[in-house]
Amino acid sequence: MSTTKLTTHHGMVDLLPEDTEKWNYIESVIKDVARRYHFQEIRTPIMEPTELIARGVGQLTDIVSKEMFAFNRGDDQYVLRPEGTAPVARAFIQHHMAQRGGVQRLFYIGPFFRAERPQKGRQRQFHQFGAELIGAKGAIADAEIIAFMMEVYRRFGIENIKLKVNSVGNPSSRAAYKKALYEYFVPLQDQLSDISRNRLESNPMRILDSKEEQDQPLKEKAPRITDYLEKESRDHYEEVQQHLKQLGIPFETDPFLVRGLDYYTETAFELISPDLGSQDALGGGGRYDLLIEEIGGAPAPAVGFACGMERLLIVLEALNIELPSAEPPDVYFVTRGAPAAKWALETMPGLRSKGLVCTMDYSGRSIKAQMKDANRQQARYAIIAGEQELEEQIFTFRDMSESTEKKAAMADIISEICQK
RNA sequence: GAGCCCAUAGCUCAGUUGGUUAGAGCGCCAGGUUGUGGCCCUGGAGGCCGUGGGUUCAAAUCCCAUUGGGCUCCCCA
Repeated sequence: MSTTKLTTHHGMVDLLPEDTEKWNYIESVIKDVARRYHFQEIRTPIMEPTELIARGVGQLTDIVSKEMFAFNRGDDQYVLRPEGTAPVARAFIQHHMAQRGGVQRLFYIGPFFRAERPQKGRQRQFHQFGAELIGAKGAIADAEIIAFMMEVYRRFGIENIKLKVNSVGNPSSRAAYKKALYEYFVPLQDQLSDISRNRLESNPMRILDSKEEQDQPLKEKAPRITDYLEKESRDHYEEVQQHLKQLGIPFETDPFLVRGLDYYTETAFELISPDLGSQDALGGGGRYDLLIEEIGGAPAPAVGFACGMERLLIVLEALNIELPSAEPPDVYFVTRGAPAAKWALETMPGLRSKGLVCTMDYSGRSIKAQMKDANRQQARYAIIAGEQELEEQIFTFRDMSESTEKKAAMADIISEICQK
């Protein structure tokens, strides 16, 4: 092939004007929820040191072992960030944010990258919003984070969603649980799926995540992590549930909900929607009391969530929830002849400074074509100017939806538009 | 990494058992109104039928490969 078509890479999409209108809208709603919860935005670089992600997310995770966009430049190793929590934790440490006192309430919104095979609700460049509450240990913080996440979906009128919560305890109770799980599954390993059997040695908790048909009956009688929690963890978990009930947030407990990463502790939660395909998670999160220490900071308890924006849009689409489209122009200048076009060009800034949206034809087409364009763009008014109008400074002012028009001076036209 | 499905105009899709010059609707451009939109009428532009090879007198149609897309598993948001 002699020529190559230049298109986006696999799993990367362009957002065209009709898309960005929607994105801007959902971003504005998310930011408004963040504002009311008094979380402030943090923007970290899109590239991070590879080691941060490897240590923060975990060497053994799929994300680090096979899904990173990573490259070297000189002696530096870069990776396109695959998730948001480790970068925020890094910034928290780097800028000594613990010294600011109190609890840091941070939210983010932006692109992330994972080299997965694209499918519905999963792109290689995808977008998440999320929040982190760093420095708070109590169950109130967990509840606040979950409430924040749920509020976003409530604001969009999305009701058909399920919040699942669990507790994964602390490392020592989790170790005891892993051992129990291992001992439970070993005699059954011949009945397990291949994938689950492989996990038996490396990470038996992941077997609980399995969607394989044949694993389901075996999972049912498996030991539950909640029976292995230490008293402190149990109390914390209990308290989180109490808070959620008090807040009127429906949820169900799922003893098999696990998060594979080692730094996760205590509360884990996931928000799922039946309106998504096989990628049914809208968002998820949990407590990660050990992460900050793991990547070199002074120990600090933290809890956070992350949600997929593409998945939010899929659900909005499935529910036929109307999102605003582009704002139509208030005024479309229809001109005839070069002097009139020049006049329109020079007149528009004055209207724009009054907050009006205005546009014109830029290619000297026929009046008819310009009217058609004004109609297509759903302009509220057309102002028609030719030689005669310029000379008299009296213009044809047409109300496009009423199909009425009159002659008037610009000052009168402007005041009439601004009145309505 | 594994599996299944799909590929014809800008978009959505027809295209019979292989058979002349590949079609429709929408959209786009223009004319019908030499200065007026939506409805209507007329005309036009726009396709190497994803790409490469094969079978055949003849391929959008059959076969193989390849690329791209969709979906599922895995994993995750």
